[in-house]
Amino acid sequence: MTVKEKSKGRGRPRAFDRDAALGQAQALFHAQGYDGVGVAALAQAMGVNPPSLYAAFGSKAALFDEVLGRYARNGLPIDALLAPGAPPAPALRALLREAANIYAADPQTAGCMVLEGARGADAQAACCARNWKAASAQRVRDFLIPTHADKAQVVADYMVTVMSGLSADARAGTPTDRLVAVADMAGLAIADVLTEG
Amino acid sequence: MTVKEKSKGRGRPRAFDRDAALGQAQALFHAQGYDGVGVAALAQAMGVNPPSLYAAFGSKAALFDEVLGRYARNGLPIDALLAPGAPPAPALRALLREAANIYAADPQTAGCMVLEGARGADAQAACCARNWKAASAQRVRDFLIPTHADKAQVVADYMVTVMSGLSADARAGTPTDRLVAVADMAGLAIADVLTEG
DNA sequence: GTATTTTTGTAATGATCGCTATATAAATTG
DNA sequence: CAATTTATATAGCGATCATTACAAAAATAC
Repeated sequence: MTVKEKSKGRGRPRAFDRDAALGQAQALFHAQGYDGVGVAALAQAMGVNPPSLYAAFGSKAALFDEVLGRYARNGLPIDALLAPGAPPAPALRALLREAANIYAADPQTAGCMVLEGARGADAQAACCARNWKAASAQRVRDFLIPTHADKAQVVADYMVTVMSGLSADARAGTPTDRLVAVADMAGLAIADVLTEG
Repeated sequence: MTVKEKSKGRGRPRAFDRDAALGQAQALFHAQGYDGVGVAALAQAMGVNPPSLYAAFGSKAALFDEVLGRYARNGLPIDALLAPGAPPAPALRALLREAANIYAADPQTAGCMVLEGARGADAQAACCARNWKAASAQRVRDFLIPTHADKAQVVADYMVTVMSGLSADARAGTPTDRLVAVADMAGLAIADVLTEG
């Protein structure tokens, strides 16, 4: 049940690996942000000329949206950490720690591409990224509804806020250990809210 | 003891109010971000032609730096809230609440201009903003050194992280009450760290 | 083979970017 | 009065922005 095999069409076959090109675009977008990278640089990194880029992906914004989907799939293992039935407070603390570690792991790809993209100057790109951001918040809410329905909203908001701040710090060069210390401190508030009441 | 009166120089006098022009630039930078506003739009909002802008402020980045200084002076009352001798945990909680309120007060100027500027694509502008960001973190550390020297670093990091996240949320349109709820929740961790140990 | 379809590389579109050369206007200085 | 100094407005600089005509190339279809 994989995705449908692309039956080789009629015209001239594409000369580049579409997914590999997406990977190159992801690396560049993550390193420099949507506003910081131009189509010329993207095309060069993807080993492609601009017309092929537009034929395959539609526009810079559409390419970014597709890259965001790829990133959301292979990025933070939110669903694994927030499995239904897992103890809420430790699971959320683990998610914050994991975020702190991943955001600062590679200086070339510091921070979260979704959360950074949500603050860019381009309206289209920011809108796409904010949709993914909202989807992540929704996953946290859904995870909390069964056990702490009344606190699900504020805790989900808090998680996204802290992760957004961690992402900014990571991009500014804050080292991993300080990010993890902040994540651990942030976890205290989660335990407070989810254990009392 | 005000700043030295600018003795009227020799040449043709400036035809616009320099501080009022800075105010217009501040409004535009805050509304659209450094990357989102061009020199042409700035000059028009300031009621000035580009050459006068450059003669008075040097460059777009230098203008932004000067605007950031103006903003840091008239923005969050950090020094008032973090007066020496104030009870640390309530003071920091009040600062987070104040930030949440101010960041979402006016949709035209949502978020913190310093924290948002620190994530822009332009290296020069981001560097300026990060200096102001670091200065704010330093003020929190200095405030905590007398009473909680061992926790000053992590708490200051945490404050900046949460405020950066609140700023991002405010720019995304999160309403004031939800931001304040997150700020209050974030305050719990501060109390935990500063009262125990 | 010829027709059709799709991708390719070259080159360029108009728009906007930050910035400035130039000349004129308005002030002080002697 | 000239001479000097500074600010002004017009107009345009080269560079880059996202995007696209255009025609040659490479595949299938008949």
